Amino acid sequence: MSSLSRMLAVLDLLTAEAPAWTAEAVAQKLDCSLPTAYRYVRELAAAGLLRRGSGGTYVLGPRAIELDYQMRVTDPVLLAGRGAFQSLCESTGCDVVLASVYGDRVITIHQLQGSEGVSATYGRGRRMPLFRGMLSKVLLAAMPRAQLRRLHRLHEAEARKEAFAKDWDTLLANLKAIRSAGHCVSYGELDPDLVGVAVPLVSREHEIEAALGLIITRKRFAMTDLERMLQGLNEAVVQIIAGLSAAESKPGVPVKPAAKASAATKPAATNPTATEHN
Amino acid sequence: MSSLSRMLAVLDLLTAEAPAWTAEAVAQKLDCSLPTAYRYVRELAAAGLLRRGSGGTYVLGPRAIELDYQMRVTDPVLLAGRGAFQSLCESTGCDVVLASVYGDRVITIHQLQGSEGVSATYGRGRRMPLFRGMLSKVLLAAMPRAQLRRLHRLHEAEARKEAFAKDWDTLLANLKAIRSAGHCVSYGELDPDLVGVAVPLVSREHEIEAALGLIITRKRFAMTDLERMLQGLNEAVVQIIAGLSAAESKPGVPVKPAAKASAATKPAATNPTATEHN
DNA sequence: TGTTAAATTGTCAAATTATGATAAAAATAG
DNA sequence: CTATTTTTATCATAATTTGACAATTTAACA
Repeated sequence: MSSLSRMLAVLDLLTAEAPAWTAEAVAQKLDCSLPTAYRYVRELAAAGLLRRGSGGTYVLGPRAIELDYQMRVTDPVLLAGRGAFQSLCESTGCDVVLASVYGDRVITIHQLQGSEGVSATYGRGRRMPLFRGMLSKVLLAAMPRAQLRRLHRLHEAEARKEAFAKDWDTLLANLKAIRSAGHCVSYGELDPDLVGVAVPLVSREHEIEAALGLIITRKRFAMTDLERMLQGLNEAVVQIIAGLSAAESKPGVPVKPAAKASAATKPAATNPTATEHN
Repeated sequence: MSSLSRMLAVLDLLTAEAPAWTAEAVAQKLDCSLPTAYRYVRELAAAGLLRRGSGGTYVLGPRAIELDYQMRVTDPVLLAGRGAFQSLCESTGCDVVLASVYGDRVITIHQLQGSEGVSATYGRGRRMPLFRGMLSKVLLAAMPRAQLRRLHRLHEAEARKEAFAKDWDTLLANLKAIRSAGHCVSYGELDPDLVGVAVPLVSREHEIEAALGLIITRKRFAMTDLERMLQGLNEAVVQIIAGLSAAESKPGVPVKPAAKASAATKPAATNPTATEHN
């Protein structure tokens, strides 16, 4: 394990239950010396990812908020989806949610409040259960077999608690069903009174980008046409994928061009914009 | 410069203008080999701070949103201030803003929309000019001399553009005035049509936590009593500081206790909570 | 689908540099 | 002002990062 991942592991220590850590506690948890723990938190604090809290503790720093802003302003999927989310929200009245996966976590990336004040528990930024809820299930269903296997092994205890993922074969069968259906409906899996429908958001290159879902109260769901919702979701997906490909080829989007190292002058100094505030 | 800070420097490359970077571009910018650049982005991607974009680029990853959530849910200042912000917002009708500083950046940490749809340009998560706007000025005014000096030297070009920080002595004098006044009023410095008032949020230990401000349209400001606004701000500050000290001594807030390494058993395994979703 | 180019990871020796023990220095509390 | 805690510095050792190169995987395109 490299020093890089060890340092980043400090960020994993910060949870809702334990948001403030002393250097000593970090040292114990990471099994390193106290000076090293201080080095790590110092680096992270310099980057704004940590800040000193009270009583010799370190808590999450303002960089988190800045990065979130950068995400909102630049993320290709969010940008490509903005219009589609909006119209989906208005035409259905549902909450619109977008989730994505990294490592072994499923995170709600975006949430749009529908006309009814549906209050889903797992809002923006929250980590979701791996084997419960439409979004996780849809994401798992679109995952390569090997990666899925790893996830299942890593979270076997959690999986066993869900009928959906009772064992490996059950999980596979269930996911296969979702894959062939092209969507997943969840009846009160996360919030007893809510129903959700989700579809995968796979780009042209068969790469999974995220899962897109609609959330609605049980009551309203009873009077709603599921096919209508699915149609809306699928149209949104098409629109988003189109927007993504369009953005790729658009010249305005600066895919930092790694200036060809051919010219005589040193190609190091790109982007010398003195002082910009984003 | 350590490998840790070099890796974290990758995050600094991501801007609104250049949100997507190839490994090659990173290597050039950081002046390291291509394999090393790949190692860095791989580590950051594993932590969810980056994700692969299209065309061999890397963009900001979903961890940014997750960290933002963690911040919203756990940050002591935000928690202690929630009530005060709300009542301040309701009683004045103004936008309420909170900014904090890390390194050489001033970031809007929180923003509450007032009754009038005031739309300040520098919303939540945005980096603000260092020498312009009430929030930056108040923060600078509360800063130790040495740190201020460093900032000024580092951003001399930017400073020179502002009458406020024309030169070192002018800056000092202006900041001294703010310090003795205890607040700063800004007339259309960031948005021509808006007026703002800000006060420092310094904790009991004379430690600057943030700057708290109210934003209002010029029109409404003309009919408003500045003293009234200041009074509201100061009351809020008192309330927040009180909340902060209360939270410190509250047993519910787990200052991760670094279990005394005295017992016979290896004290490494703290917090073995199997699988929690925050 | 086959072929080519690009992107990404593996290998490995050299050497930079991260690490821990100890000590010194700040910061904080009493 | 003293005592305690938190944090940084020092420095020798050893581990790990690093870059050149090669191999491999992945994407692009016909």
